[in-house]
Amino acid sequence: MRYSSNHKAETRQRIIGEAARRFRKDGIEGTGLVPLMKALGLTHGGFYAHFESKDALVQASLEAAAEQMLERWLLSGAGEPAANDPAGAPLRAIIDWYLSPQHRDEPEEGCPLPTLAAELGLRGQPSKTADTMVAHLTAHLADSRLAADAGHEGIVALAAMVGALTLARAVSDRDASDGILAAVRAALQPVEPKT
Amino acid sequence: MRYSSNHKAETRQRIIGEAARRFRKDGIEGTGLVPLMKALGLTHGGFYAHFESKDALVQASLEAAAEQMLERWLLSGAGEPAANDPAGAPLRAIIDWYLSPQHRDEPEEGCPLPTLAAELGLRGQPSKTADTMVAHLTAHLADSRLAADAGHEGIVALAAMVGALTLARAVSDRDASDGILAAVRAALQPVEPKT
DNA sequence: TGTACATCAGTGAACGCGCGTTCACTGATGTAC
DNA sequence: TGTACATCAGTGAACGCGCGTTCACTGATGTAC
Repeated sequence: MRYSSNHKAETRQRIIGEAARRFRKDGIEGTGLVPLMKALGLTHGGFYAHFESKDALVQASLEAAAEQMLERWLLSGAGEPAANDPAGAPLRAIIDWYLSPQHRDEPEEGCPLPTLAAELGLRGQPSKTADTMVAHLTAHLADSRLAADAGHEGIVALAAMVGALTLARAVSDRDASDGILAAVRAALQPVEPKT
Repeated sequence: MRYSSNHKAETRQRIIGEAARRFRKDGIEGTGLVPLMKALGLTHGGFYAHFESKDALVQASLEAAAEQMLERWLLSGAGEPAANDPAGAPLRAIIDWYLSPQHRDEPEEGCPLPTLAAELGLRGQPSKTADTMVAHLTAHLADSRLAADAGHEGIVALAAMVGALTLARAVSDRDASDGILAAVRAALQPVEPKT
């Protein structure tokens, strides 16, 4: 069976897309190649026509998820591409989305840092992609309250957001989980909403 | 071979201790029972004389690590039990230790939250122990700068610390990693060091 | 225009491996007589 | 005091399973003649 010229590239993208979702939801170790390929209507044997190894897929998926994340932030509205709001609004929208119960409950659609940073860290394979994500997201949070208070760019705000989402997902008490998100959301709001 | 009356209890504690180290260092999935028991000079078959399942060990180890962590915080000095410092000092010591390069580089000795919270979260088995840890540590951070600014107990500070450690471990650039720790350390220092 | 061939994305069986768990067993020691 | 037995922490072989990876293969299609 031979396919159109861009068929292989399309399949590769489908694999990356599904993997990016599953890695965020189930972790890297928790995601098997057999079920992954099966979910796409393919057999696992064909995987190695697209990637040299699982690690290569991890790298590609992480980059894809990171890029998707950055686009979401750049388009401000963090979901709804609300174009040119007044200055403070996009940042507020980003923070509200990041620390929303929806983001907590749908890791497969969200930021890869809370799920994957810990796993990459303990695998002893820190990633350049993590460096890039942290640098970019940090820059976007420069005007948040924590960042302004600390006088240290947005890294404090990013750390608080990543930590809050991680803790909110680990805690068993639903109210406590909501409370973590709400507290950090309140602490982060943009400084000087430009009236 | 029969042993002294408390021999079994001692062995159980040795298993929990080694597991608590390994789970923090390699993750739950990354820690096998065979190498774990072998490291203690035992065979894996004997494991089930002590625990019903691996999950039971996870639970016991997490509780042990949490308790160890709380003791460390209660004894203030976060390592050196420096007894009765002036008010602000213990909190400063705790924060400095938590966000130190040493803590980043020795996860097996440190706080279980950064390593295990993400894994528990994505395994879909949030833990009561996580609830307890978060509640206790949060209370201790009530006087940090972030907590005071936010007016929301110490949860913002705890989230920032957990996130900072997670990110510092995931990032490949050493300077960037040190920078994350330093920035959050600076942002967290105790408010009003009581002169 | 019609036929023979090369291409190559995807197939599916097989590999060795480490995992968590089970279980019949061993053998040094405390206890009963 | 001396012997027989019960205890039970720990042994080690075995189980089924899913993992990542390999590889000989298929077969629809584009290309060459």
